[in-house]
Amino acid sequence: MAGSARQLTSFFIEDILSMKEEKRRISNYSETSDETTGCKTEQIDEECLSLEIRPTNSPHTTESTETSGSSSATTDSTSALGKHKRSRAAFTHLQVLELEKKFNHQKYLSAPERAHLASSLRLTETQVKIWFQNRRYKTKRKQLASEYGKDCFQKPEGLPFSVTEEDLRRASLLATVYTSYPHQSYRPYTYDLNGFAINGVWRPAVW
DNA sequence: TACGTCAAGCAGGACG
DNA sequence: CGTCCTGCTTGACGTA
Repeated sequence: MAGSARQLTSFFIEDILSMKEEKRRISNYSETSDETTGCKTEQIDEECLSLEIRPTNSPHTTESTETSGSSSATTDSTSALGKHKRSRAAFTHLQVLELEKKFNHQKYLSAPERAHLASSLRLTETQVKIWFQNRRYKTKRKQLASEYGKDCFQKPEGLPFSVTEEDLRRASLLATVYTSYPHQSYRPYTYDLNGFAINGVWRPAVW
């Protein structure tokens, strides 16, 4: 496991360094946004502009109409009267496509970039910000899982049963999830690991 | 109907 | 102090 810890550590270091680098780039970002990144925020065509958030059935579908005053989105869905039903905006195919394109190019957006992208896609800045946050987290989880899996589950020897690539991937992902909840009662999808334990990496008996 | 996905909520920390 | 970040967690929704 020491090797795995080392790998994870170096992975994190790389990750952190690249993120810091990008953050530094953004903090140096002048008001003349697009040139500094070397990436011109492509003009999303009119077809794209006609996108709307597919409305969910809720009465207060997340403000695609909200004036993009950021950080007000949270107050939107929780009124002063307390909780009411939370809605979940579903972005359209093209909106996601454009967001993904942008994300592939850069993992962090500066404020002007975000504003531009938001208005291009007719989303709020908050929605774009949250989308990028979630996307980064998702990416990190996947990378972490695959790194962890590569290391911990490579050619496990002496297993009394055959383990497929998919099993390993799934188990490694779950292992990372479990290690995130060492003291908590939240244990998602425990059924998924029934009878699967390798070299003490995962210990179902704990639960 | 159980499960997976994903936008949004929340807590806590870093930073200017 | 405000803003943005990470790292979950929640809740709505699609689907097998």
